[in-house]
Amino acid sequence: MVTSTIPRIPRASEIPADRSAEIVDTKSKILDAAEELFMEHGFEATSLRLITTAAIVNLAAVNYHFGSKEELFQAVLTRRLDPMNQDRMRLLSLYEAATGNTPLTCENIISAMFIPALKLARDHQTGGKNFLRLLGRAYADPAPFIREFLSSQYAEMISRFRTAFSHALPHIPREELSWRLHFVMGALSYTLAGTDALKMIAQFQPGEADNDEKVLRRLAPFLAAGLRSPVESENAPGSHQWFAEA
Amino acid sequence: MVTSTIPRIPRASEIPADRSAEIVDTKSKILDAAEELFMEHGFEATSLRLITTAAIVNLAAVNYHFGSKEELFQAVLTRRLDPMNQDRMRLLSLYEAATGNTPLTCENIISAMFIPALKLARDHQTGGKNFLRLLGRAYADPAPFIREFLSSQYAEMISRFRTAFSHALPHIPREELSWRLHFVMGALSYTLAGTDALKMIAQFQPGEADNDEKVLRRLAPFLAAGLRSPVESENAPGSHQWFAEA
DNA sequence: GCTCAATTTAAACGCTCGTTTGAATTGCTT
DNA sequence: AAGCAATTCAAACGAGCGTTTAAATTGAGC
Repeated sequence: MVTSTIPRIPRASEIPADRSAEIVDTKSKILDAAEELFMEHGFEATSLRLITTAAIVNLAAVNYHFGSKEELFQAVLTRRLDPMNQDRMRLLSLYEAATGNTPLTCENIISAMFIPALKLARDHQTGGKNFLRLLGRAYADPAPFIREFLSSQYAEMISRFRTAFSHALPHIPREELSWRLHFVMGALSYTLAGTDALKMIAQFQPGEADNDEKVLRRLAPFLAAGLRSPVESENAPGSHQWFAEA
Repeated sequence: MVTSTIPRIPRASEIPADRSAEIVDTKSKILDAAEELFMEHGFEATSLRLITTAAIVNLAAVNYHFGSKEELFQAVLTRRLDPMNQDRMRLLSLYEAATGNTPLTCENIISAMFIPALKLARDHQTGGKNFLRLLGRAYADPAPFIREFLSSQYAEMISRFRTAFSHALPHIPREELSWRLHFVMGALSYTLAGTDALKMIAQFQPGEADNDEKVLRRLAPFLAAGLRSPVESENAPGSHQWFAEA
């Protein structure tokens, strides 16, 4: 048995007061300010002077602690993205262990993708809310160093989830499934990016727009239906002629 | 009768040779170069010197012809976006006229959205292919002038299509439909943006990735299934507990 | 062939950028 | 208290930015 090696969870009264929230070191101050400003203005349009002024820190501190502006940006992403993807894989493994040999449902797998994102969306105190919007924008950034960084950060997680989906949807060809997974990631990141302009287009009330949980509760069934939809053969009789006039 | 005022369509042999492809004016040279470079590097990271050098044009020509860098960017977008959205609305009206009082199907409406985009994707000669990637990136750009511009450019088209969808899917509540339309726009723009990094994530073969038509043929049924999916009540018996553990 | 408006050109302006430097300061160890 | 490495600081660097200016060039109409 391994349960004896798991440490007992201490009661709240035993835990020493956390002073890390009061005495914040320079590195964290920079990361917090950078996260918010990168989200608001994008990578190129955010200057180090803007960041260091907001963080109340000397301009040279960024290059001292992070090396360069690009490395600072990667540090901002890694801080929350890496734990989130670890959470996703841990949750997926948990579900797999719970169902044994029975394959997971689409809903299970999507939950494993969405719940860790939802945790960040609910994380008002530590600024996780801002991060999701920043992440959504990073997806669409053309800068090669961002694309390569995200690609490496996601590789393992995507691979795990693709395998899970292929077990849940054995009738969907591998190539079709790759595309559908792509669409899922796209709708998710686009939704999380949440550009105000497009929210206006869709006529949302301002107060409701920032409730990420409600959005994900609508997005998940939408995507599950798309994932499960029957594969259309090229010109099967009865199937819709999608682009007949194009 | 007014038909007599419509000019007779001339035969090909009567049309003088088109020299516009050989003698390109400064404005078009700038627009073409800007379209490609904005797509490749984004708005902020693309300098006017880079654009005017590529266009083989004097640096001051941009401010002379367009006023500013921002106005140049808007001109790049308008040149193709406005005709595309006009096409979409014209196609939707065509379908509506053809079916009379019978409401359109989801597939009809999605076709009206996708076919004009597809036309651009197929438009290799005039660089329409590049434009779709640029458009996808503009969606996610945080710059206010871009967001406001897109919002105004799309307002009419989105309004028309929202009404069409509400007739095709009368059982879906108005608010839910707004979100689903948002997801459709998101998946479409994300797919068209086509960042190489995320294509790598999804393990696509390089040669196949740039065939936008095949992608749209997969995306359209995926989204149609999502649009038609039954609306989930909050905690209806039998419905999936999406975020039970979050 | 001259006129004049439209366009192109080369040069410069003022500014902000990311990064570097070397000295000042801090805070722990001996 | 001295020593020392880690950190902070003010200042400057060179480069690139969007924009403006005024002169040069072009080309159609009289």
